[in-house]
Amino acid sequence: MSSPKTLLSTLLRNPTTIRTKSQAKQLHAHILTTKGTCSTHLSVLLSVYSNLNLLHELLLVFNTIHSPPALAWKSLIKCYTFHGFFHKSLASFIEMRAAGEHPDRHVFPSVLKSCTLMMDLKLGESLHACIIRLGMDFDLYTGNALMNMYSKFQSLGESGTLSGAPKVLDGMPEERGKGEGENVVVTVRELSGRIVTGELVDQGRMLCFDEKSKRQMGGGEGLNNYKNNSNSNQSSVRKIFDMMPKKDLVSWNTVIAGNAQNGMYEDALTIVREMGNDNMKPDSFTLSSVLPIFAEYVDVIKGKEIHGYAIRHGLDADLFVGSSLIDMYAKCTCVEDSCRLFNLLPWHDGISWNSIIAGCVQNGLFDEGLRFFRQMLKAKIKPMHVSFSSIMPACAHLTTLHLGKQLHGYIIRCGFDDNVFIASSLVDMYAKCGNIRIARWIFDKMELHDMVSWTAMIMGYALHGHAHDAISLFEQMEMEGVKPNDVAFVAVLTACSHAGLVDEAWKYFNSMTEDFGIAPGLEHYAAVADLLSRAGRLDEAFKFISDMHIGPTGSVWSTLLSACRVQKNVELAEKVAERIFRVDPENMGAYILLSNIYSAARRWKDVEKLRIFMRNKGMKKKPACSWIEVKNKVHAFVSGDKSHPYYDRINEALEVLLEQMEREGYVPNTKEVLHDVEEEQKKNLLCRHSERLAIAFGIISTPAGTTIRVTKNIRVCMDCHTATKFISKIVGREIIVRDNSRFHHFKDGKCSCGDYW
DNA sequence: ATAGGGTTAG
Repeated sequence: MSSPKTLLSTLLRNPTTIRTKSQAKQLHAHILTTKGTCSTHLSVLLSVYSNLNLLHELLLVFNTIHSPPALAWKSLIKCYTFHGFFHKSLASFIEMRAAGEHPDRHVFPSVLKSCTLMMDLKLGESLHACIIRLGMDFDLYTGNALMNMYSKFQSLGESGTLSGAPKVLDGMPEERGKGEGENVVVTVRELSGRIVTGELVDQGRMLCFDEKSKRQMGGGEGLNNYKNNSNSNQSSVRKIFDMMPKKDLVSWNTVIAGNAQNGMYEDALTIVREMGNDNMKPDSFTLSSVLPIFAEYVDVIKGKEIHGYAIRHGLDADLFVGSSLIDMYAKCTCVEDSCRLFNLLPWHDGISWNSIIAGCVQNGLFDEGLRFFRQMLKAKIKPMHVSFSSIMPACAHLTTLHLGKQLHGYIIRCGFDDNVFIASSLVDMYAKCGNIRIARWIFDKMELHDMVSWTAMIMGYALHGHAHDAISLFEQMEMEGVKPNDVAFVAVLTACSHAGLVDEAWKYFNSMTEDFGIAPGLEHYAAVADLLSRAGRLDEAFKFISDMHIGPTGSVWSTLLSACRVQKNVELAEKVAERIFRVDPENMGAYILLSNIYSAARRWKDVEKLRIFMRNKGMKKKPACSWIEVKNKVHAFVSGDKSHPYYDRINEALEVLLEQMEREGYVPNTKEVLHDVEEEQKKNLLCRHSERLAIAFGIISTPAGTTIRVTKNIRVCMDCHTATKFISKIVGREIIVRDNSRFHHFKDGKCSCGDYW
C-alpha cells in the first residue's frame, strides 16, 4: 500500500486511471490537503472531471482558479460541449483566447462539435480559418471533426445559421430557463466576427493550404472554396480527407457517412472499397452508414452480404448495426427477417424499437406494429417523435379512432403536437377514421405546411368525395408557393376521380407532366383510368391504359374490369381480363369479377371453366373483412362469420331488415354473383357479407341516431352498396363505409358517391 | 472526433 502522497503523484501523472466519481473526489481532497490551490494540479483534476463529464464538480473547481491554464480551459470546453451547452463552450473558447491561452489540437474537436450542433456554418468556417493559421489542420482529431462538421452542414441543406440556435437550446432547459442562452449567442457572434476578420486576412497560411491541394481546389481563394455551391461541402470533406497525412478508422467512417447522408451513395461505397488498401476494416460505424444505402436501393442481396460480414465480425449484436439491418430488411419487404433480428438483439433502445415498429407498419403489419409499440411502453422506453409518426398510420389504416385519439392525447402531453411529421400523420389518421373536420382543424393549426401535410389533407378530402375542397386546397398550396410533387398529384387526381371530374383530371394530368416535369406513375394512371371507367367511358379507358408508357399492372386494369361489369360489356371484359392475366396470372379478384360478368350474361359454361381453372390452380380467395368500432372496441367480421358473441342477434336483425328492405323494393342481386347454390341460400350468403354483419352489429349495439362507421379491407360490393342505401333509410341512420379506396356516406337511402360506385 | 429510426400514395 503506497502512501497517500505517492498515490497522488501517481494519479496526477496518469489521470486517466481514475474511472469513478468517488475516486475523482478523493483525488480532489488529496490535492486540496497536500497541494493547496496550485492551478497546475487543479487543472489535472479538471481534466479528470471533464473525462468523467462531471460538469458541476468541474465548474466548482474551475471558478476557484485565478488564471486558468490551457488544460483547465480545454477541460471546461469539452465538458460544456458534452452537456449540450454549445454557446457556453464557444464563449469559453473565446475567453480562453482572450486570456492569451493557446488553443491546441485537444480543444478544436469540442468547439467544432459545438458549431456543428448549433448549425452555425459561418462560425465553423471561422474556426477552420483559425485552425489553418495555427497549423492544426493536419491534426488527425481536428481533421476528423472538420470533416464531420462540413458533412453535417451539407445534409442540413445549409440552412444552418444562428437562427437555428434556439432549436438546439430545446434540450437544455437550465440554460434556456436562465435566459442566458441568447446573451451568450450575441457575445459569441460579436467575438466570432472578430475572429473571422482576424483569421481570413491571414493569406500566408491560406496559400500554403492552397498549394497542398491545388489539384482539387483550382483557384486560390482559400476558404471560399469550402462554401461556394451546394455540393461544395461534401467536396470540402473529401479535400480535407485527401490532405490528411494520417487517417484512422474514424476519418474513413466520417467521410463515408458524409457521402452516404448526402445521397452520394456510389461515392460512399467506393470509399468503403478503398478502405482495405489502407488496412482499415469496416466496423459497426461503417456498416450502419452503408446499410441505409442498400435499404434505399432495395437491394437485399447486398444488404445480406453486409449482414454476413457483421455476423463474421461479431458486429450483429451492435444496436446501431441491428437497427440498420432491421430497417434494411423492412425496406426490402423482408419484414419477417426484421422481426427475427429484433428478437435476437441482446437489448433494445428507442431507435431499435422505432425501427421494428416502422418496419411493421410500412409493410402493412399494423397489428404487429401496435403490439411492438405497446411492448415498448411496457419496457419503459419513452416514445419519441418518430415513434408516434411511425405508429399513427397503423391507426389510420385500421380505423381505430379511439387508439388514434389516445395517442393524440399522449402526443399533446409530450408537447410533440407541433412536429410536422406528427401533425401530418394526425391529419391523415383523423381523415381516414372519418373525422374530416378534426383533420382540417389540426391542419389549420399547423404553423407551416409542408408537402406531406398538404397532401394528407387533400387526400383526406378526396377519400370523402369532397372534390372541390380538395381542389381548392391544392390550388391554395400552389399559391403559397409549395410545389406539388407526384403524391400531391395522386391526391388531386383521386379527388377528381371520385367526383367524376373528367376535365379537371385531364387538366391536372397534363399540367403535371408539362408544367412540373413529373412523369406519370402507376398511381396517376390508375386514378385517371379509374375515373374514365367509373364515368362509363370504357373504350377511352381501354385506350388510355393501353397507351401507358409503363406496363399497366393488374390493379390498373381491374377498375376497368369492374366498370365492364357495371356496364355489362362482356366483350371488353374478356379483352381486359386477358390483359390482366398476362401481367398478373394470379389475380384472384379478376377471375372472380370475370366469373360474375359471365354469370350475369348467363354464360354458365364459361363460369364453370373459370371455376375449374381456379380450383386446379389452388387459388383461394383472400377473405373479405369488415370491422366497426363500438365503445372503444374493434369488432371484426368476415363473410358468414358466426363466431361473434352476438351473432344470433345480428342474424335476427338482418332478417328483420331484409324483410323491410324487400318491401321497399330491394331485390338481392343474386344472379350476378353465385350460380351453383339454391336461390334461398344465395340470398342468405349475399346478405351475410362482412360489411352487412358489421352494420347490423352497429345498429343493435348503439343508440338510435348514432352514426355507424364501418371499414372494409376490399371494395364494398355492389349489392351491399344498394342494400346499405335501403338500410340507412329504414333505420334512419347515417352509415359511413370506408372501403379500400374511399368513403361512402349513406343517408336517407342515398350515397354520397352518387352511385358513382 | 465517427454511426441507426419518421408523415402523404387508385
